[in-house]
Amino acid sequence: MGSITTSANQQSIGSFMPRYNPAEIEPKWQQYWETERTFRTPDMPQAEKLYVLDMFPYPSGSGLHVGHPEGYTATDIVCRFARMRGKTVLHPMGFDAFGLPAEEHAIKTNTPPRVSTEQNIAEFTRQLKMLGFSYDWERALATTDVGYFRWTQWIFTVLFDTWYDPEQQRGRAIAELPIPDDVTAQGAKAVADYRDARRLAYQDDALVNWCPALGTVLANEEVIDGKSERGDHPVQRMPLRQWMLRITAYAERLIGDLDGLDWSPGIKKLQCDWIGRSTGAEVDFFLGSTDEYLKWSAERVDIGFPTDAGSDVLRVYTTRPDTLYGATYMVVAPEHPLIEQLTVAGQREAVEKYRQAASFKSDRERTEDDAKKKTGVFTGSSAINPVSGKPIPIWVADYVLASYGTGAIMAVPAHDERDYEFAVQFDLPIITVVEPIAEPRTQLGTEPSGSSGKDKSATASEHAPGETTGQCFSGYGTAINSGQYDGTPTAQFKTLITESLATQGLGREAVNYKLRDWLFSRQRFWGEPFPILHELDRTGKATGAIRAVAAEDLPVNLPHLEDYKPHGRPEPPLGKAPDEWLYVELDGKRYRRETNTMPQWAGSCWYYLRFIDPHNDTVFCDPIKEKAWMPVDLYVGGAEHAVLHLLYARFWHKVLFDRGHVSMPEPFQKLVNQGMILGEVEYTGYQSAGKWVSTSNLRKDEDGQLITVDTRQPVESVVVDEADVTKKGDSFVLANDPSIRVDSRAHKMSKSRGNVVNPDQVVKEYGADSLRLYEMFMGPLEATKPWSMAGVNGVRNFLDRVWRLMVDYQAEHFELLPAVQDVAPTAEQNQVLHRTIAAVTHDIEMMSFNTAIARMMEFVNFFTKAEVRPKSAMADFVLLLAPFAPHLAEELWQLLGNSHSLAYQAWPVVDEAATKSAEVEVPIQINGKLRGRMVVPADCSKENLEKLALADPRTQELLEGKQIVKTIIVPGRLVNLVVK
RNA sequence: GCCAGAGUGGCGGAAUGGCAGACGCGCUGGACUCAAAAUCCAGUGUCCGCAAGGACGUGUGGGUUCGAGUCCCACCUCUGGUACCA
Repeated sequence: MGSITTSANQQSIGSFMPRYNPAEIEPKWQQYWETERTFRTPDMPQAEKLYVLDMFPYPSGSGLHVGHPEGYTATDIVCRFARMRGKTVLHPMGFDAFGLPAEEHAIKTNTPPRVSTEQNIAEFTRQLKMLGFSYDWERALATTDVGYFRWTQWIFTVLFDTWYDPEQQRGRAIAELPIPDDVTAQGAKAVADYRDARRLAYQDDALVNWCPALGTVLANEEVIDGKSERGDHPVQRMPLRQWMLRITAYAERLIGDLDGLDWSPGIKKLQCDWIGRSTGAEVDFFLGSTDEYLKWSAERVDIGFPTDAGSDVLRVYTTRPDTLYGATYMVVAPEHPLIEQLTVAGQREAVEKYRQAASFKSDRERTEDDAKKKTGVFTGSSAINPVSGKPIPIWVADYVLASYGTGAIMAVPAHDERDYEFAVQFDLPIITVVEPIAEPRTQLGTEPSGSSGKDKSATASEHAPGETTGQCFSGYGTAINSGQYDGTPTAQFKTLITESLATQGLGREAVNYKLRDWLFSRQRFWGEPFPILHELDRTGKATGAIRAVAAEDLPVNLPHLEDYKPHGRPEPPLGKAPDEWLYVELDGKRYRRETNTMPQWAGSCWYYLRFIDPHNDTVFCDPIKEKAWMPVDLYVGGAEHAVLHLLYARFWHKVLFDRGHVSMPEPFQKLVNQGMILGEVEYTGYQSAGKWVSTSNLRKDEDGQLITVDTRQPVESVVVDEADVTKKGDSFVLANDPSIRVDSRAHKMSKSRGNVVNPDQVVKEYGADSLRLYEMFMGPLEATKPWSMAGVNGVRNFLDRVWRLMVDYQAEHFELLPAVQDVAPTAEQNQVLHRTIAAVTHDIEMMSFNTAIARMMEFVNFFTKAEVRPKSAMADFVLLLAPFAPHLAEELWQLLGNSHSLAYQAWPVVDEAATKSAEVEVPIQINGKLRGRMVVPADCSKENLEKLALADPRTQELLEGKQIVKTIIVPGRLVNLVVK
């Protein structure tokens, strides 16, 4: 670190005036940290470890957004703070660089994806470094690095090599899978197929979401409203052979293990709901005549409930077996396997037509037309209701999903909203079998206490989670029209009938999940190739046998392709790879490589492990280092990844755990979701035919268009300048016409709206420390908040004041103000200092950065007034500021006479005694209203407080003629006199 | 529809059940200046009042409490998520 030199651009004419100039000091310190390797993390923790992780960004072509530095600044503060408290901190950064946008961009600009990806990474890196984050850049990685995706591929081979043992509730090596004797007897091919069907990574002819515009299939999670999450293109359903990951095997553990995690209840619930566990029963409905039914049911008593439903029954899943007596018809999904058998000759044409229509309907179309309007066709056949012994008709309808439960339902129109609508539509019988419990909704006002009211409502909601709508009641109640069960409460009935069905061999308890297996293959170029080989016979046809590429032969690199554009057909672009890549000979056999690639999620499933040991080329992560650094102690990122990324990563981690590659079952101990940053607040007025229309005179028409209420004319929105509006009551109105209300709202930043704030611009104008500080000062980290340039200016102003607190800005040289002296602080100064230390320390621990900054502002306001500013207090303050505004802090630290970075300087210690004051001001309340204040010794006793309060002249005046009924005294806090 | 979160000055926001509005922005006044900018100092919830002081005030209505922005019940509005999962 050289001596501080005068900058030419600081003051070109006249005497040198050392102003706060972030454009000069920020690059200087970034350079220093880099050359001194200040933030390099040792291989193993040297002290208590702290692993703080940011969700790594996707390096898009548009560069960093102001939303990125929000979470990154928060974690940077936590890390810098932790280092100063002696912890060994692991704080890495990387890039999630595979995926569709890069490929789309590459196609559009005709650059290879690797080239544009590298450019984007370079740009992101520059921007991140410009903000002064204390990452250990030597650990930086990108999911597209060959040395990285080699291990992504390796983990895939682990998934391929694993089956889930439901008894032990864990994944085990495929070699340990017990093979039934009859399978063994059928030979090696049968055994291989048996294994392949049970692997965690398996191929399946799945009904997939095919997106022609993107030229790939998408996971259910990537389809929103029947359109692709990326690009908003329509998606079709079609059957295709795809790679799937058996995440459903881990559903139970993915729910259960949430318990021990320090995540917000909201996020936990989101994951829980996504997994969607429900309990109920599977019930078999006999397909045949009433006569045969007696014989069949007698047999069932002996043989019990079979694992696989035969073709003589229609198996359904229901969460309400108690409503079995009300099941008046059945519905199968259009894709149900028994449909051919169920359809009678006369209905064949109609059913076939309906099935065709349903299969060609995209999800978009299924949801677009009135979702409430049910469609369906009668199959002509019926099944026997096992409790009544009576036949009920079987219908086909697309409101039943093939992929959930058994793909068939028993319909109870009296107690299920959807069944009810369908029954009304097609005039099917409705039998009520549950009677709502008449809620004793007594007058709430007469409740004896709040707590008993709470108990009552909890019980009520537990027993009646549904609502009565028209004729349909989906809540819990008491059974009626249910034979011997009449009068039984729903919950009890469920248990009883499930047991009864089980003993009769007609049903069994069952658990279902909304979560589906993870569709893992994509028909695109820019992703990790699958490390899988398909065996070919002599004629070059696939035999169906597959094997994984051996670990020592990894990575499978991407081949060079002249043309990797999607062509709208489901054959992956890698199919056009040169033969040298595509075909492999091993052990005298010929193989063709798998040509699908992995989805973007793959790389982000384990990057946190690679950061621990990023350059290891013998193992994905050294187990000793893994054990030392894991779990991630703090993981910060946007809530948009609350479900997908976090669920996928947890799943992979559990597989690695089961197979002994990592030491703990969960990767992310504490999770914090940063809120979204919106654009500046905008005022929007509306005009119709050039005349202003008040927002109170607006409504939406059927098409969602804004029209006026009175004339029904469409309106156009007009941006109104802040100076032209004024507040009136609860809303804003035009200043020159208060009858016209306008909208006041901040919108999501978007290119089309033109309200995107560019971090480069902010840094150029105000400096990185100001940007960091502002993003933390805006409000709570987790809240959604609007941007305000005036606010940035405000924190910049604060940093200027910090500068002038210590720097002699009128001097000829860069030097301390004469006011900064080597003297002991006064008692008052010491109190302010230590209160500030205590508050800032506490607030950082709570991640309440906005209040921490407020406390530092108070410190500066106080010491700005001081004629003499003790150097020791200034030094402590600089250390407090360092995690927030590290560049400025380093500069001042140096000015205070230190020759080394403050990055590892010990955090100031609070002197508790100094924070206390001898006297406190205590309010006097009369009947809970503030009536006066008095200054008393801090340790003033209750008795003395009362005496002093009563002696107060103003109190006496107010108490005249009144009688004191009660006195509440909280020492050091308040006195409250209750009088009559 | 359902689920989650949030409603506090002109604005962003603070407040272990104990003095609502910390801190910042904005605004007003003052000092400095020939003047301006910058800076520093003071004030700034609303209403009544010359003032002292008083009344009202945390989306709405109720409740618990000596005391409620905070706890309970009901409702309204906004934001985000989700969508036939039987």
